[in-house]
Amino acid sequence: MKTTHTSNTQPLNDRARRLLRALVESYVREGQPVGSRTLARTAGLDLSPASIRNVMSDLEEMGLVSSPHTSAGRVPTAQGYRLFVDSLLEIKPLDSQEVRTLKERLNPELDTKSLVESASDLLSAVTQMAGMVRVPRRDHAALVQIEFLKLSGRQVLAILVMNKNEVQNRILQLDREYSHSELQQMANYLNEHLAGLDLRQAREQVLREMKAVREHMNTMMLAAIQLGEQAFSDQEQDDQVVFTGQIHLLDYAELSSVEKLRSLFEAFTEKRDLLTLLDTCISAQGVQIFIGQESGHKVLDDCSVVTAPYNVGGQVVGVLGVIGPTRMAYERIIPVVDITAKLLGAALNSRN
Amino acid sequence: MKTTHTSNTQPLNDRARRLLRALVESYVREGQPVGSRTLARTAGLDLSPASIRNVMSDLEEMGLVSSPHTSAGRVPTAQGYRLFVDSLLEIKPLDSQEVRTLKERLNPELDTKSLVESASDLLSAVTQMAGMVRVPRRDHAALVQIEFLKLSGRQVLAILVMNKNEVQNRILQLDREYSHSELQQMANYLNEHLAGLDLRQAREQVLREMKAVREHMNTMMLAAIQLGEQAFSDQEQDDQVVFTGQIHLLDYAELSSVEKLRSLFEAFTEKRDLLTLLDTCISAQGVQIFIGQESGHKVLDDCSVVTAPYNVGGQVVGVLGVIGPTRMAYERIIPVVDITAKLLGAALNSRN
DNA sequence: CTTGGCACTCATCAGGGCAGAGTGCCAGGA
DNA sequence: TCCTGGCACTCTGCCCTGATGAGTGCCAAG
Repeated sequence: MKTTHTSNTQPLNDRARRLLRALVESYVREGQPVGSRTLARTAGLDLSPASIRNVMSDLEEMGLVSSPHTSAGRVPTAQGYRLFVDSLLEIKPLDSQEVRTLKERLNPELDTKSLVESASDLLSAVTQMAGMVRVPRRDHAALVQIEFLKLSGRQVLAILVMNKNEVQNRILQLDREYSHSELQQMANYLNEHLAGLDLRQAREQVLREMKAVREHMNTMMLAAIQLGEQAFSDQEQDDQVVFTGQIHLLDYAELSSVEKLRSLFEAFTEKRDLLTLLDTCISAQGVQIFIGQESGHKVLDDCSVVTAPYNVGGQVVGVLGVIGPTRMAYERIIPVVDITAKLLGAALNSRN
Repeated sequence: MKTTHTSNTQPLNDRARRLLRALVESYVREGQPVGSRTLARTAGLDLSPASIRNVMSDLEEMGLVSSPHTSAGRVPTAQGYRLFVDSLLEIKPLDSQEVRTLKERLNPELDTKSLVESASDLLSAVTQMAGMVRVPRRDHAALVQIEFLKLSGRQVLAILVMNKNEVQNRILQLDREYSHSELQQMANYLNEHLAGLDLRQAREQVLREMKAVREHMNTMMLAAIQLGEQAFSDQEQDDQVVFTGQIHLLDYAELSSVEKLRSLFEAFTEKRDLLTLLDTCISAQGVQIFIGQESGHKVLDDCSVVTAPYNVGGQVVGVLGVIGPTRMAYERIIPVVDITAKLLGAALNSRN
């Protein structure tokens, strides 16, 4: 067995690669351990089952496949899937018809929240798995206008208009009372100085002005700056993820032990684990794939996660992806996630 | 509560009632068909199993209990549950400690959306079932202030300040361009005339003014009214329900056939069926209970739904409740739903 | 009206037998 | 040296069986 074997150190020979690929594909399709006979028929290699058994035995030794019990077929291990997606997988580009459908369903007219929800719905509908989208960081959005509305006494409502699809309201508690006209003047001042900047820049600009020219400013300007600082303060909503389509996970037999489903659904409501996972992807380029335990979260042991970041204005502002059983049709899922990320980015971009 | 079926002809005699009650209680607790022997031990009636069998046979004939198969114990039917909740059930009031905990977790400081979500979370956490809240109709909220912000060309952002915890933004497409000062004037006019009214009233008031005094109005007033009409237009968000805690449903064996769970979860994402159910409750007083098929929705055949409407300013504005298996601890669930509805109403009230 | 006794039904479980799928190993052939 | 057919072996899944136990319905006696 071993002597012949271009052992662990060697990259797999062509035959082994083709067989592994056929095996993964068949298992993904059928969901059942695949035996040497089936492989002999489907792999298109014109080999007898016996020879295939030998190769299988090698693959098993390398930890790429395993048999659930003595006399069942073989099943890919996480490592096997890894090798498969890394070097055996041929990704089929989506046909233009599909792309068009996706595009239509991501209507840039919608406000950001609805857009993000559509994206998640889309992912879960197309892939029949659970979709998720990390909502875009807001910092990037350019400030179009800021207004203040006096509510009562020291309470002021700040209205930040980011663009025609997004408006934020923030309620400020002030240290003294301001008159309507004072508020109006301060808004004018801020609009003049900050329009076009994004929130982060605006915050920085405000701080800079405060430091640099404090002495030269009149009290009105100073007050305006202070008010602006409050309005732009970083009320991060860090838990912002949208999940949809968890139902689909009920369909996969390998996840159907009630225990597993429970913890998976708990993960969706808790969000924390998945958030950290998503956040590790946010800096990466392109599609990322976590297979089984690779994600480092126990809950996802039997799942794979496929993610892709999306950009607005050339900057990564969020991630989206799907969660499903390790046994998923990667060659189809990967381009879907990829394209959806690009389309979401484009839709968000088109409105600035 | 729903129509009482004083079933067949005779009202049940005391013994039968006590036995039915014991049976339901035992079945709710244990989740297994209960036999004559167990009843003899637990019902505290000092009867032999044989006598109890006779009574059971009567109850079965009346359609209040049934046996899953020839030789299993008896299980309450939907009709049996109905009779149980209508006339046998003793509701335990929550102890004040529990009420206090509930109260603390419904913090009136929160904005409406968070408050509603807390309520749903609370329901699902306390009952270990799925919670749901129909978000309050907004109409009732008194308008504190309205402002217009010009976005671009004919686009105007209308800001409706309802109270310190709720602000609504609506983007209006106008038929001609208005200058900043025009918008300002119109806002002033509307604020003067409409402050303190709720949205529905404001809408009516606007329409009335338009009709009645059209000829007397100057163009500015007319424009203001038209603008107001757009701003108050009834963009009902009819799909506004919050569901939480669906995971809990995974725990109930009677729902655990994947098929049932699927359709149940689908109902949660689809929302439509549940919405119509909730809407039928919105006009009713007090706690309502739907057992099994009574709801008229196939999905809920094995579920019971317990709901209660909640009030703001003396008017019913929404409903909340829980969904769980028919076999639920009604004597506990009912007061929880009841109290939560009252607390949510109070929390919403406290801010006007 | 109540009760104990008895026969009956049904679900559940463990065990045995059998077919099918698949493997490992081996020896013979190219 | 590699490929292949053959063979024994192992495991699963299925069906049938019989035993057990829980619970019922009915009846006749108290």
